[in-house]
Amino acid sequence: MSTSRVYALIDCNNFFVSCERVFRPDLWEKPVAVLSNNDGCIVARSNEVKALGIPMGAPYFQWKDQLTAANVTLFSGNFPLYGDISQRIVTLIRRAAPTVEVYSVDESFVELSDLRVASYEEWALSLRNQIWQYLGVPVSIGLAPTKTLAKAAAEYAKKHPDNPGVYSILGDDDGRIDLLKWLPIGDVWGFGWRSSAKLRELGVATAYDITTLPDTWVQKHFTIRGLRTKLELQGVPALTVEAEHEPQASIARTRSFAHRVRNYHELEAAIANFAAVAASKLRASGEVAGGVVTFIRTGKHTEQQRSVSAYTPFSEATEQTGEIIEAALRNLQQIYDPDFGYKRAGVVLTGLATTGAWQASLFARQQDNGRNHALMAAVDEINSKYGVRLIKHATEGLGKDWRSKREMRSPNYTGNWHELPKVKA
DNA sequence: TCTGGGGTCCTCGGGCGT
DNA sequence: TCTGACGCCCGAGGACCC
Repeated sequence: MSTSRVYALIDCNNFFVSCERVFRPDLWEKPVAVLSNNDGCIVARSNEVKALGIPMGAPYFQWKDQLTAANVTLFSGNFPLYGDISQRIVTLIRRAAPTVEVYSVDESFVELSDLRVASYEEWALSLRNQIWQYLGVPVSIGLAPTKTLAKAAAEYAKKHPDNPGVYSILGDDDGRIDLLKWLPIGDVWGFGWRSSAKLRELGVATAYDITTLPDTWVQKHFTIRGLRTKLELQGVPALTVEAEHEPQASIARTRSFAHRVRNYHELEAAIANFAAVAASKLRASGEVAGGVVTFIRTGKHTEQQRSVSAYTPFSEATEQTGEIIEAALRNLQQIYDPDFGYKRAGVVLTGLATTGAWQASLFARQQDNGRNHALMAAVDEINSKYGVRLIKHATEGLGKDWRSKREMRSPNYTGNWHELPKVKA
């Protein structure tokens, strides 16, 4: 096994729950769960809630009684707050190491190979203590020769509270094998529930079992991605730490509705709103879109299912709210069928390019563009200043009949002056 | 009544040109 | 002029991640 590379995965424990507890220390060691948008499913659980046997992603309405009986404190997801705390954690990690890949809101990979430290384990322990001391968020850290193994090591650290929150399999191949024999196939990063069900049928129960299968067989049944995972588990790096921020390929705004939406005008208002929000995200990232996808779906659990989408390319890439809404609504007209009640819809902007870098069409409306650009900038500035979208396109409507439920949201403690935590004298 | 949102990557298959 | 084989491109859809 090559040990020339060293990767760390820093993984926040029960992240959304930990964020809520930062401002509610009374909930430490008490059962806490966080709900998705629309209060639909459970997306984060404290260890106490996990111990009750309530699974990740469980529909809230199915577990409501049990949660109440167990006196679980519930929060509607407060995603701006979690994003803010996440950024503060990343700042601390970047101070400790130069090559960081922010993988998700609660996980970062770090390349440590070129970092000159006496002990990687000491480095990890010190970072863990710092994040706990400054921000009050507990993390688990895995150290290994590949990213997939670092993920597994962090998982091991998290599941064994008797160790100090850091688990390393560096420089010891027996450690790697023991870890793989411990890791169930369903917990391997890269094999989802569908693939692991297929593997279990074939008698593959642990991560170790995968490493005994021939490369060609793994690639044939689980594509090139399955093969990469297998190599990584064997200690052969097949993935790198992507410290450079790759430009996004798409920007989406999608939501579930609080009730089934059948009425065209209600759907139209929702789509126009999604398109406007997506357009403003697009401008915030300094990009233009080459096309727009609109999709609408019935509930996944109703008898009559329908899931349809339509795509409209722009003759010239744009960041203009008006043009994006117009194209998104043209898509909607193509796919709308009044015989169905829709539960979810969305707008996805694709073919993104940096502003100014795209090929202007022969018929570019240069004068219009200058004026509209200034108008869009002014709208964005006003909406950002007030923290809500005060200025809207007429099609979006004033009310939001389709709006999601969020009945248990905590205050945005760090992102809104009016919601700062208060300290009693 | 009530089952998330925002992404990436990969495969497949139809349309099209040669 | 028609037809089949082949490769390329691109959109749709699935699997996966947190």
